[in-house]
Amino acid sequence: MSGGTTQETVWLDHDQQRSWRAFLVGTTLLMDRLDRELREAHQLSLPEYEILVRLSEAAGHRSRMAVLADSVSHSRSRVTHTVARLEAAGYVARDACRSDGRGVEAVLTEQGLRTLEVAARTHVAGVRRLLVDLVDDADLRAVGRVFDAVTDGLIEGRPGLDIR
Amino acid sequence: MSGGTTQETVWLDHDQQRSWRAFLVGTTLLMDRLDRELREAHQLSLPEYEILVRLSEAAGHRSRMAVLADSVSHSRSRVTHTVARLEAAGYVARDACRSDGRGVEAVLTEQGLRTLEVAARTHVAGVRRLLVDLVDDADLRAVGRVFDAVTDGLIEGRPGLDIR
DNA sequence: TGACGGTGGTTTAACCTTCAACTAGCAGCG
DNA sequence: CGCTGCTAGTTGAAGGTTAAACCACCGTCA
Repeated sequence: MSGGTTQETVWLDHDQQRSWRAFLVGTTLLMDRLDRELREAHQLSLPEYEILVRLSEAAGHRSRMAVLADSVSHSRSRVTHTVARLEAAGYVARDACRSDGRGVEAVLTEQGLRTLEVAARTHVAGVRRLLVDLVDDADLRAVGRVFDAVTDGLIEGRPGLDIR
Repeated sequence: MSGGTTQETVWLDHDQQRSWRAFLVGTTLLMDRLDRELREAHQLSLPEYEILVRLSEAAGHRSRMAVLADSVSHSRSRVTHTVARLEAAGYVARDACRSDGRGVEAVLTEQGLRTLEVAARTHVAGVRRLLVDLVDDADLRAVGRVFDAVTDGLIEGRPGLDIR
């Protein structure tokens, strides 16, 4: 790129290293726990829950598979599988897309909505208890800024998502 | 617990919600990418890499399985599998523990160390480019504080790890 | 010594995610 | 119209993770 010289590695300083590791470990424990709580209380995994949330926020409680995939940043394949499970559980139905013959819309069912409404309480309680209530509002906003920056850095250059 | 009244759900406010979602999406993208870069450059997954790092930092480049598991916050079972893969790749060897007949120590091999030294450059460069260099130092420290708090909240009460 | 509960670690199967290959419909162009 | 290339979505297999059962060894207590 910039002249053919190999880039010297700049290691992380002590603070950066500590923050990074704290993030790794904390995230692992947190996600693990939130997933487990959701499963035990509602037989719903965190990714499944996230899909239900996006659907509940979409107009008409329905959304194209690709939109769903982008909104949770999962691969299309993964969303196909996740939706298949939700469909088997009766929480979502598939619907052919009117405007595009290739398209498929996922629709939240009545039962899906009811389940989500209950599960959301479990989930939010967990997020509060395990994260939000433990930290400064300012620090939490910093987390938001940081990961918005990360997302921007990674989304950019990805075709079809530059604008967003 | 506190009198039998059902806890009212306190939803997240707008800012909290935004931060939480930014975290979810950003983390997904970031971990995904770091894992991919490590795999493409060194045929090493992020969890595998993490294990190698812990081993390289341990006295004598060796560590008990349980210690390894705790330090990365993965289940023992998961570490068994991960180490098995690393062993198959020739990066780690297993060794019976002298002081405890049940114990097993994982030892970093010469080849493992060499691979790690190269992979670390890839990894750190990624962490910098995709995270550290994009954000304020202060914000990064806030991330550290937040996830330290999360970890404390989750580790505590877990038998054998209260003190830590 | 022997019985007992607890810990360290492995195993197996089920489950979820990823990857690559694939079908089908859209759009542009001759 | 047919050809080409691209996008939407699915499929099935391979790889990684989780969960539960399991074995072996420790420590204690009789």
